Amino acid sequence: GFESLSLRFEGPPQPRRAFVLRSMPSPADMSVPTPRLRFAPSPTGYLHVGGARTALFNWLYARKYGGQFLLRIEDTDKARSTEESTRAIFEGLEWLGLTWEEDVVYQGANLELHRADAQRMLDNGTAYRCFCTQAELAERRAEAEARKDSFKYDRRCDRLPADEVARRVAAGAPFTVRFRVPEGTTSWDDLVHDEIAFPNKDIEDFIVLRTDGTPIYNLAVVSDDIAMRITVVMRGDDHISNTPKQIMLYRALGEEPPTFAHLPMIHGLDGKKLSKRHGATAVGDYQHLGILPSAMLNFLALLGWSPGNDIEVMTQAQMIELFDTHGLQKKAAIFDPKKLEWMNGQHLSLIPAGELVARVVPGMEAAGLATAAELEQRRDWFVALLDLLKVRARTIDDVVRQAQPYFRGKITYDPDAVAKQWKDRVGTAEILVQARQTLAEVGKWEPVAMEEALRVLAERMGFGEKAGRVFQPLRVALTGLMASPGIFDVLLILGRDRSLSRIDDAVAFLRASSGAPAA
RNA sequence: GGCGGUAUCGUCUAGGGGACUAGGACACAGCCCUCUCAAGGCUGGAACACGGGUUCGAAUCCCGUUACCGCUACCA
Repeated sequence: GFESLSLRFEGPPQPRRAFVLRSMPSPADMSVPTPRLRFAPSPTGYLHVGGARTALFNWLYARKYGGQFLLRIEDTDKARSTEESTRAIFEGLEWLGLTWEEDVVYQGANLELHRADAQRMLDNGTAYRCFCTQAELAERRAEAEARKDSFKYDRRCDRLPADEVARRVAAGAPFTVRFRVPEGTTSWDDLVHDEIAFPNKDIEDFIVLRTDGTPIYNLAVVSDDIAMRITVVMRGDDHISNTPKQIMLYRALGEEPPTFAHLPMIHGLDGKKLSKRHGATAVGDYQHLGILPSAMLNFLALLGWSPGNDIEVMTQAQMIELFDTHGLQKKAAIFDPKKLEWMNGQHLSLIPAGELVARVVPGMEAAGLATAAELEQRRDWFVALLDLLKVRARTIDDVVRQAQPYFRGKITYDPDAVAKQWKDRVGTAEILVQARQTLAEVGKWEPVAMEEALRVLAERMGFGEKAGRVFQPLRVALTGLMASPGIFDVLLILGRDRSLSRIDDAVAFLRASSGAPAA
């Protein structure tokens, strides 16, 4: 249970407890409060894939253990925060289906709370006022550096007599609030890293409140997490060195620190931290590239987590079922777009064509192939088409691209296809004329009958078993392309009239160009 | 520099002292299926960073080295 995840801070040595690391509370254990987690991005850009994955793991944990997943926008850096990126974060999370509970918390709105917490620490003696200016500090830092010493605040303001402090405050001297780091070691049992310990002597008395009365990140986070009653903090492992400071703050405020889980980073193909240089890094980019949210989630989940067996393709429900912090990885993962594409192909072929319609329609409209209303009118036909295409596509964009020949009245012939399959113009025209006649005579426009008739034709034309000699030129006539779904499916989806007229068009084309030298 | 973190195929990973001549997946190559393209099936190459311990036995535990990453702000 959680009681084994004790934190050692300062004070008398405690007996070492049974070491049950990375263990989850069982849902049946009622002594364990329901977990509350949050995703706390700062709105200074789009929703990054790394952020999305952090959100996903928080969400997965909450769903798995019956807890709450909350959202907090850390907008205290007014200069860099924008409403636009706040919106991008909402949109990204919504697209992924990572829904949060309760109202969004805006950190900037909690200024009074942060100040009150700083005041509490001043009152209970865990923090003190510091009158050193930034310029003085910078100078001392530079001196230390010149001496090749590492700089640490020397606590001079902590030694100021009380009446001197009072005098300066009364005189209106600006001051920051510094936390007084106690002796000892600060450690915690991280859900992914097991125990991590920091000697307090390596941590300087850090500032928690600026001269303008605004909080420093570490205070704001702790104040807000306390107020939101967060019990599990899952975040990127770039926050590991902030954690001891935050734990000290919890203690100074008389609160029990939450459980921490530090997730590894995501890197680009070159092993460096993922950035714009690596191409698409915003989840919105992938949305527009035709990636399915379920595939994105699945792929992200596998970067830094494994269900512990060979399962890879999972639905959201399966991920929740299988999720366990034991499977969390310590090592940074490299983002491989190739595998994402593969994953998307898997999800594409798994998803029922009917459910795909809504995701494909915008692309169809954008490509000018059909309007949503037209597709709705021929919904059954469109679903049948999607069934043919989805297994061949890796992205939604692929689906749209491949849908093209089934929408345009006239098709254009791919030069490569013409060169390869229509090399002999006269002979091909003859094959197509025969095929047209055969198809026109088929009683019912359905695959089995058409296949039988065309194979008989191939036989009769002397192609023996090589019915492809008929099918391939026919495919070009029907789609203009060298590759397509099965030829009988194409015939069916195109319908009798359009199929026959496309063959006519092809014959006309072949006859018109047969005199000219091959292109 | 100080402190902290990490280290299994090119990439994502399985691995919790013997089941490891290290398993799966992506990518790559070949074959099968086949009207083309996919999908699918089969096959192949490909890894325990290095050095010391502990142990009858180490990918697995400990220490060190190296490499990489993070933090080291009145940024978040």
